[in-house]
Amino acid sequence: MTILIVDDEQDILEFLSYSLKKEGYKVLTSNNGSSGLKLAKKHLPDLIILDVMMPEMDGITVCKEIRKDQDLDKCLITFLTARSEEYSELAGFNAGADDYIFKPIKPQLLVSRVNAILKRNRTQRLSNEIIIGNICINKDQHKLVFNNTELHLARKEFNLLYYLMTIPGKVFTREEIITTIWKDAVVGDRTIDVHIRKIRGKIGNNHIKTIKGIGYKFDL
Amino acid sequence: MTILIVDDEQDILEFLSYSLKKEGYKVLTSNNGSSGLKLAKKHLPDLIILDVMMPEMDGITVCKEIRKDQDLDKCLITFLTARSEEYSELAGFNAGADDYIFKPIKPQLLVSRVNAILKRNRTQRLSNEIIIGNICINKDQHKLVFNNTELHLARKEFNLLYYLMTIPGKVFTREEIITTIWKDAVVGDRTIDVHIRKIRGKIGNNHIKTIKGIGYKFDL
DNA sequence: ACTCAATGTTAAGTAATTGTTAAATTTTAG
DNA sequence: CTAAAATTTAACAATTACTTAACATTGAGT
Repeated sequence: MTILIVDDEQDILEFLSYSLKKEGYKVLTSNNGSSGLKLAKKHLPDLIILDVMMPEMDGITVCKEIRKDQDLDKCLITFLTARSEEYSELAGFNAGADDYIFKPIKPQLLVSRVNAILKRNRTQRLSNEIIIGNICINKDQHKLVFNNTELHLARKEFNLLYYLMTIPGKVFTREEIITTIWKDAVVGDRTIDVHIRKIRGKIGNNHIKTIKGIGYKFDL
Repeated sequence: MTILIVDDEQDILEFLSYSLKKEGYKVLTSNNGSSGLKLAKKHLPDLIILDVMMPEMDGITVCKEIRKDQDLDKCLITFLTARSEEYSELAGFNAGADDYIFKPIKPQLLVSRVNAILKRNRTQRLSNEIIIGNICINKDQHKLVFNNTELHLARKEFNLLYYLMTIPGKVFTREEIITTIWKDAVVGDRTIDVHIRKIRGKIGNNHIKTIKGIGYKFDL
């Protein structure tokens, strides 16, 4: 598993690089957007950690460029951003990021987050089952087990919950949800909410969190 | 007895090949999924040992393709997987695997495992039947025993029930059912339902579940 | 604390899918 | 070739899923 880190601060590059190498990942680094992009196209890393704020070519732009590249289709992107940067959070999601890591970075959190996102991606291609805590969702069997009880979810509810669970902790924008679950269909504003409501009615209100102005995420 | 081994690592191919040839098996090898699939269709091996993680076409995909092939109906499939990949174990069984072997591979264990699965199958193959709860369905004898009573099913009904019972719990889409049971024939929308109705009329309504918008599954 | 936009909630309407039955058609066995 | 069985079709009923619309509530920014 190869990880590319793009950040203009040398300290952060070294720190992240050290932490991830210790975990056994192969790590590439770059201190600016354009050279990071070149490295990505050359080495096709499994995951790219991108700083949002960089001089010249910022992370958002790099991300959009990567998303245009066929070869980098399966490459995951995680943004590195200060918690205060509200704007960049929004922009980042629209650019096609898979996850976010907030600065300041706690080493343990970073590693577990990176492990999680790479593992999820790896296993998801092989399996159709996601188990998180007391929730197990299986696509082939169209089965949801919550607290050892089998619950029934209608098709849209099922697809929606499954989608949110593919990357726990990641905020999925309403736009992402619509294009994934509803494809090209045009539906009203409240449709997503109603489905979220139905799911919450079944698995409780603790797991699906609303991020106002952006979307929803699955947690815990 | 012929065994086909599909793995992208040359070392493993040689090692497995050596161990199994010594036991008197005829061994074929392939270092990638698609050529493995071709070999399988050509030589109809008794057992296929498939690595799960392979570039391009992974083991799960190969397995699913094999399971679609009528001629390879009786061919056994064993997955090769790292112990850490918890999910792939399940995924493999859903794809139609008969057994799995964990890496790193111990030579003695491998040989005894292969012997066992081939032996088990030899006896089981004599009566090609699936027994689940109080339902026993036998393809060779075209016989269905429900609650110790022999029931008659017409051919389409029989094939349909047998198909659903091959993987209990899995939802078979209407499309899957059509392409498997009706091959290329074009039949109306309600045809499947009518057959399901007939089967339910005979074994009760509890075993075949409808997943609206997706298909049917056999349970319990 | 106020405001406005975003989201929550509910019930009811609409659409989509499946169930059921009987009759029409095709296949099979004798 | 014919009768019985099997299969398919078609019409309609029943059920379930989905969406909408109206209104309530929330929460971030001032």
